[in-house]
Amino acid sequence: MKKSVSQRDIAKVLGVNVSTISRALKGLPGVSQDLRQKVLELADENGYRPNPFAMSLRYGATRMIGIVVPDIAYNHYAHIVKWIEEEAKKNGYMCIVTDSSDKYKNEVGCVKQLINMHVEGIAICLSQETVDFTYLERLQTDNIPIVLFDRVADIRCSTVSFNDVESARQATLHLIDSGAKRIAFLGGPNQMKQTIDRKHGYLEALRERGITIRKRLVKCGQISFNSGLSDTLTLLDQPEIPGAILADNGLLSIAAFQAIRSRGLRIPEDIAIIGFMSDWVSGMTYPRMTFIKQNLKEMGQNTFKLLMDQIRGDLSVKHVVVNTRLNVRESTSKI
Amino acid sequence: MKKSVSQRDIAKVLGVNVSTISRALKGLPGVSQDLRQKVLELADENGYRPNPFAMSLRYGATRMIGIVVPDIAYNHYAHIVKWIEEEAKKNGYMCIVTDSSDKYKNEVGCVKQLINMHVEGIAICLSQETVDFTYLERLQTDNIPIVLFDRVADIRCSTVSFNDVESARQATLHLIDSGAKRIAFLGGPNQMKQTIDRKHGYLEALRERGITIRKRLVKCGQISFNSGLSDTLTLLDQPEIPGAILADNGLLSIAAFQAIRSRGLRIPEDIAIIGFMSDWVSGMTYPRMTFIKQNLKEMGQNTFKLLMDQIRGDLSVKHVVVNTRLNVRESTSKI
DNA sequence: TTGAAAGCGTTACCAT
DNA sequence: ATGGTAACGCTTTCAA
Repeated sequence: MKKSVSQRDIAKVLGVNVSTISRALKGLPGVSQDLRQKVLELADENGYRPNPFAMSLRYGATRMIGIVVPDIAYNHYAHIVKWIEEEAKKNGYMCIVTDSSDKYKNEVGCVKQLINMHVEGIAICLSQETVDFTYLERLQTDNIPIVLFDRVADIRCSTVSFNDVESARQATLHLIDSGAKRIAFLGGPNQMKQTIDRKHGYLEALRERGITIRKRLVKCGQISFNSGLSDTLTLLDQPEIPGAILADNGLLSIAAFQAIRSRGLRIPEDIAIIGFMSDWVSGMTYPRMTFIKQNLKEMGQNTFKLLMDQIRGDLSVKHVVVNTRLNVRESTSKI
Repeated sequence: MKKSVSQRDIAKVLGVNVSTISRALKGLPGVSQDLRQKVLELADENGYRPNPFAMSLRYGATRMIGIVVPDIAYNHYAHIVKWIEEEAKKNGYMCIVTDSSDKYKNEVGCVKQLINMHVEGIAICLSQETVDFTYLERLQTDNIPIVLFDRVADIRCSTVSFNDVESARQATLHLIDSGAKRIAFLGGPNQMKQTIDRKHGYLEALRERGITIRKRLVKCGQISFNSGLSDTLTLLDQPEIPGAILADNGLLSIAAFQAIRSRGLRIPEDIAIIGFMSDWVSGMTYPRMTFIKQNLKEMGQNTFKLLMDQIRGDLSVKHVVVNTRLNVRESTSKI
C-alpha cells in the first residue's frame, strides 16, 4: 500500500514548515491567502487524508466504539447493529463489530480485543452462556463505558432492553383469549434474564386468568434451531398436546413451526403459535406468524445514545426499556 | 474514559527508561531477570495494553481492513461478512464494516471513510446502482488493495463471485425438465453484472432446450421486495401465466412467493419457483423452496485471502469463482 | 505571517 | 544491562 501523503510531504514541496500546513488545512488564521490556496490545491491533488492514528495518539480519543453480538449473521442482531452504526456515523464514530458466536469465552475475548483497540466504549449483547459478569465489572471499575443491549443482566450497568415481561404477558393473554387452555413456553437457557423475564410474563398471564401452571409445558433449553426442534417435539409427544406455544425467540419460533408441521398438525387449528421475531421472518411462514414486534431501530439508537452519554462523562447508570407490539396474524386466529 | 497506562508510566514508577520497558515487554534480550519480572507484573496489575495507534503510526500498518456491503442486515451479506471477519481475526486483522444501503452515493462515501481510516485494504460488494467504477479505478491507481465480492464488475480488479451463469443455467434446465414451458426470469437491474450473468444462464438453457425466448417473461427491476412483488404480479397478469419463475435473489424469491400466494395460485402445481438464497430462508416457506445454495464461507474466506495477497504485495489481479449447488425441495417437484 | 519545538506511545538504533 | 534519542503524523504554544 502506497504510503499516503502527509503534511510533512506538502511542507517539503512548498518549502515551508509543517505547522503552517496544519494551520492552512484546518482553516486557522495565520496563513497568507496565497499559501493557503497552494496548500489546499496540493493536498487535494495528492489525496491528502488526515491520519486518524496520529490524531488518536494526540487527543487520546479514537472515535471508535465496539459492538459485541452473539451472531452478526442473525437477522435480529444484524438489524440492531445496523442502527447503532447509522447513529454512530452521524456522530463521527466508527464501529468495530465482533461476534461471540453466542459463547461466553469468545465474548470475553471480543471485549478484550476491543479494549486493546482502545475503543471509547462497548455495546454488548450477552451470549446465552454468560452468567459470570465479573469481567464486565472490571471494565466498570476502569471507567470504560459499557452498555448492555437486548440481552442484559442485573448488574450495575446501563442497559437497553425490550419490555420482556409485559410483552410475554400480552402475548399469553392473546393466546388465552383465542381459546387456548394448555399453553406452552419455549424458551432459552434458564439463567438468561431475557428468558426469565419472558417466562415471568407468561406465568403472570396464566395466573391472571386462573389457568393451572404446568411444569411440563415450560421448556427452557438452548437458543438454537435444534434445541427448539427437539423441545417442541417433546411437547408434542405429551399425552395431551398444547393448544398454543409462545416462543422466546425467532430461531425457536421457526423451529417450533417446523416441528409442528413435521407432525402433520395444523396451525392455528391444532396449535397456535406466537414468537418474538422480526416482521420479515414472521411474514415468510405460511400461515404467517403472530409475533411480538420489537423496535430494533429504537434499540440501536438508544444503545448508542447511552454509550455516548458515558463517553461524554455522564457515568450514571441508565435503563431504557423499548416497547414492543403484538402483531396478530394467521398463526393464532382460530376463526 | 480513563487514560490507559503507557510504557512511560511504568518506566516512571520503576525509575528506568522507556526503552527498557519496551524491551522487557517484548521479551527482547538486554533486560535483567529481576527488572523484567517487575515490569511484567506492574504491566499486568495496571492493565497495560499496547496502543495500536502508536504502532500504526510507527509502522504505517493499521491491521485493519474495510468491508462495504449493500445491507448488513440482510442474511446473505451478514453471513459473508461473518466469514471475512473470522478469517481476518485469525490473521490479526480487524474489520470495519460499512453499509451502503445499496446506494451508489453511500458506497463512494463508505469507501472514502475507510480510506480516511487508513485501512490496509477494502472488500466491496457493489450496490445495485453502481455503474460508474472510476472511483475504484482511482483506488487502484493509488495501489490500495481492493477485492470485489458477490456483486462484481468487469474492471481490472480482483474478484470473488459465484458461478452465476452456470447456476442459473442449471436451475433453468431443472425447471424445464420438471415440465415447465413458460419460464420467467425475475431479476435485478439490467446493468448489474450478476443479473446479466444469471439472465445469460437462463437464456442459454432455454436455447439449449429449444424453448422460445419471450421478452415478456424477463423482468429486470430493482432488487427490493416491492419491486419483486409488483413484477411478479405483472407476470401473473399476463394472458398466459408462467409455469415457473427463476428469481435472481433471496428478496425477489420471497416477494415472488408471496405474490403468487396472494393470487391463490399453488406452488408448485400452478407455478414452480427457484431462487438464489440461503438454506435458512429457503426452509422457512411452505412449501420449501428449491434454491441455489451459495457457499458463503468459501466466498468470505477467498475474499479475505485475495485482499491479503494484495496487502502482502502481490498486486496481480485474480478471479475466484465459487461454485454453487442446486438444492431441490418442494417448490419445483411436480409429482 | 511563519518557524521551531514539544508531546501523544512505541520501537530501533546507538551510546554508555 | 540500561539510557538516550529519533521517528511515525499531527496540533499547539511560543517565539521570531
